[in-house]
Amino acid sequence: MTGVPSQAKRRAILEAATEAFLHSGYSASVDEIAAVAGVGKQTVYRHFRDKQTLFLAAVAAARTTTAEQTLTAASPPTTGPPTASRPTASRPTAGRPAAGPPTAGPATADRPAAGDWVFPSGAAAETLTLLGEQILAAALSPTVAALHRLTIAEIGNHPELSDHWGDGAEPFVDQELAGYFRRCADAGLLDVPDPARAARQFAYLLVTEGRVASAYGTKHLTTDQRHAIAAETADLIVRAYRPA
Amino acid sequence: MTGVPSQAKRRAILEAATEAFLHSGYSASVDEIAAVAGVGKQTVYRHFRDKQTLFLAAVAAARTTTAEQTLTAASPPTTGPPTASRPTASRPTAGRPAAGPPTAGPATADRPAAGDWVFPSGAAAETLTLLGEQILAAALSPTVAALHRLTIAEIGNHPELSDHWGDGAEPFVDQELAGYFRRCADAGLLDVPDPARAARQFAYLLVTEGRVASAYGTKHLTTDQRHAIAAETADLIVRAYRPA
Amino acid sequence: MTGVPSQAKRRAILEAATEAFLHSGYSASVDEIAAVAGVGKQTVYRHFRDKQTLFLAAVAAARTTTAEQTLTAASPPTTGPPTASRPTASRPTAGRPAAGPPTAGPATADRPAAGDWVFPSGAAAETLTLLGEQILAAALSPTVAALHRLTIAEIGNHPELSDHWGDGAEPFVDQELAGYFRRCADAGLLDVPDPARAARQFAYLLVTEGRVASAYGTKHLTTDQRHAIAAETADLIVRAYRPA
Amino acid sequence: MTGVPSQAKRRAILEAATEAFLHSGYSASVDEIAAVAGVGKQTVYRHFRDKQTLFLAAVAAARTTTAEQTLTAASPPTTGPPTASRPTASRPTAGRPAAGPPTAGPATADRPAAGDWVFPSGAAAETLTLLGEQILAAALSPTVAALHRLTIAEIGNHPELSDHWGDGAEPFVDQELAGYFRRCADAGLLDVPDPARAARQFAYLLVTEGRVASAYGTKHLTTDQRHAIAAETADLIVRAYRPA
DNA sequence: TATGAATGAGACTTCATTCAT
DNA sequence: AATGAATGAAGTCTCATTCAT
Repeated sequence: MTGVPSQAKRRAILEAATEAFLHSGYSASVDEIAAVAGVGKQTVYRHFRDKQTLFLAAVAAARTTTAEQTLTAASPPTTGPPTASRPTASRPTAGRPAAGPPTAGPATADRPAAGDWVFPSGAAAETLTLLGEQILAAALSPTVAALHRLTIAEIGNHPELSDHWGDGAEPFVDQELAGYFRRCADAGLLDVPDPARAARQFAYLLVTEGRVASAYGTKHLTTDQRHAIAAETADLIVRAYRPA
Repeated sequence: MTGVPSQAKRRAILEAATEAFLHSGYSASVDEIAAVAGVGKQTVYRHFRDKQTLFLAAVAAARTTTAEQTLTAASPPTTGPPTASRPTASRPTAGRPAAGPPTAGPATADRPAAGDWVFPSGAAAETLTLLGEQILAAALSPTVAALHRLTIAEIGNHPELSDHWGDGAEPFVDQELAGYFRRCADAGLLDVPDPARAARQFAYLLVTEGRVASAYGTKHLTTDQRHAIAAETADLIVRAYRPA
Repeated sequence: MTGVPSQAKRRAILEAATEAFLHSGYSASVDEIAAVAGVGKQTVYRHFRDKQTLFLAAVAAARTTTAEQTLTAASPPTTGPPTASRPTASRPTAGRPAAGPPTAGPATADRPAAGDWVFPSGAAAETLTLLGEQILAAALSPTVAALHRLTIAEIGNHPELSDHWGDGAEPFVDQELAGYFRRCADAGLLDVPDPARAARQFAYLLVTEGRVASAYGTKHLTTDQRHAIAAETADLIVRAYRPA
Repeated sequence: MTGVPSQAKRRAILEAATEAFLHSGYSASVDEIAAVAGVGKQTVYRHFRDKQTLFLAAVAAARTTTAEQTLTAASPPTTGPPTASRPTASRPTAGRPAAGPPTAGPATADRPAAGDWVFPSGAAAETLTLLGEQILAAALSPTVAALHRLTIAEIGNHPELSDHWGDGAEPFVDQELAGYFRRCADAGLLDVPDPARAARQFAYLLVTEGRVASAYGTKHLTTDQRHAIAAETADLIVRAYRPA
């Protein structure tokens, strides 16, 4: 294992760095990272010019990783019209089976409607609540939350961090949520002139509420707490975009 | 300077520490703080047991300071129909076209309605937009934004930071915004079952949008950008709570 | 490149090492040298036992190279009356009025006599001035000057450096200068009991003046400055060895 | 010994640094310097911003020190007959065997004439030889030689070194030598149009010969060797400036 | 009480050299 | 034979904290 750019070691270093930076911030020591990765300090510096380079690479890697996990975790429960129930950890990851659109038909939600409205917005609220719970779980997971805190902490010192960075809520938004709103609009369930905006609003408010409640991912939130937040936020959005 | 820990020096230390921590994070050096405060290092340690204690005190002081500034800056430029609230030092930020209060009568807004609804929600949207612009300006001010970033950065290492901490958006919410929503509800302009919740939702979404757009206060936002965010958020809230 | 230490690589390493050491001193890194030479580090160590060995070899190589360049550059632009010596590539430095050889006859110098003496010492002074200018240009060239500084810098740590080392002024002296003085003596122009000594004195004083004036080759000297130094030194020597 | 800028420690650091730099060059370690000075590393950095600052300060200090020693050591052993010059603090360094002044009258030199000329230049040659021996001893002393080597070694990296720097030979020249030549001229012993130039030429050539012979102060020179160099150089100068 | 000099640990980074491929 | 990854030591500099004045 000499003489050839060991990709394995590079990965080990990156993993160790990610863990260290997420745990201790930028002040994590290169010594510690090297030790955890099981390599010499110089090896770290051969792969990454300096600490800052290593830091940015680690953040980028963490983003990729968490984005992947997140997307699969938060994939819409794919509710069909009749059965709107969360088939749980259905990580389809590939060939995402077009998330179930909110059909116009009478939504016999298998859960009591969160709001007090009549059909059919209630079905949308319910689906959004389910989606929201998943998004919350992902966004408040230790890793994602730590990445978010780290980014904010260092955005002043490393402006590159703001490139390709929204708020840690984007991954959820771009892919699935906007599509869901569009389908709701197409189905006449909601009156959503700009699905992307609606998706962003839902995600931002949802995640912000979750972050504040959990001290930015530092304190655990019970399932009930997450459900309440998701339901409340879904309620707001559905109210706002309910057809006149 | 003769035997009793001078309060003036304490204040000087606290000010220097606040500035240093806000600027450089927890890694700001005690040396620098003592130098800026114009005292010896030992004096710092006589007033504050160690760096962590100094840090927490500085953050607490910064919160008090910014909360004060914030409240006066973001006080609603106006009042509700029946009761005028806190006519304090509401720095109108120069010629700002005295925001319309949620009047019950036909709101001849001196500005084109942001939305496309009929009366009188439009007036509320407009007022909320104005309020939102002020809130945004305050929340994205260098000091407030830095305090927010610092808190998030260190919340993992100093859990005490989460005590008495919402999201940096609370001050706006608690005092003024909730009252405004209540008055709107009382006046029949909006249908707001829980004014505090509405206030929180408005503030959270507003500030989050502003933070994301400005890289957490790191990049400047133009007045137009801030206006667009405020208007969009106000639109959402007013839509959501518009009377059925 | 298949089993025998390639001579081409050795030369490349030596060249890279010379450049690096001349530029950065002994602290130049082996890494950098290997990189510039386009070889692996191990290859360097296969050709040279360790850094010190490489260093000494590089210095030796640089001496050979610069001595060659120097001799051709500083070859006397002229010859003595009886025997013409090596009229080689005597770069006349542009329009320089072909230096007068020490002719025995009444020297109708094509230049006004630098000093105020009568014939024929004036001719010798002029020729020495021309020679001196060339010697100066060579001795203060970036490479030669750097080699000189490097040698002095490391002579304490690597005593081998003083073997075969005079002062970087020897090459001029040994070959050409002494011969010139001898010819002058033979021609009766000067009274030089020990031509080698005279050559050494001229060269040492000339080069020392040039080095001091140029901060040891670190600052550029104009042609005029070099001319003044050469003229002054030639004047001294010719005065000292003028026939009684 | 706290709380007050200890000048004693500063001096100790400077001394240690001077010794270390003179001995090992710029690569001497700050650790070692601090250890030798008997202080902590941080104390070094409190007194001197960084290594370069310390280095330059050490060189400056060494120059001052050696210049002082040098001037007293090389002070002209005596004065001229008519005009006693520099009655100043010419610490005669103990019973120096009153060197022959350039007497105008028939110079009954208390030493056999070094050359083979007639009077009175011979007296000047002898005195210059004596002076030259002292200059040589000073210039080749371990400390002065090391300082010279160090300066040349680092002049490329620290251009400030060339400020206030001639060649390490100036101190001798400026003060005493030029005066001596002037007195010789006044007395009609020598024909020296520019005493300062003569002094410089004598000193430069003398010291350069000494440096080359001693491998830049690295190898010891016997008294005889130094005498020979001084005599030879004095001979050249006196020849050059002998009255026509 | 207040000062700032002093400390010792530890931060990042680089080096000459060796080893496994 | 040649590569460059790896090592361990060392270098410069900074920090939070204490001590002597």
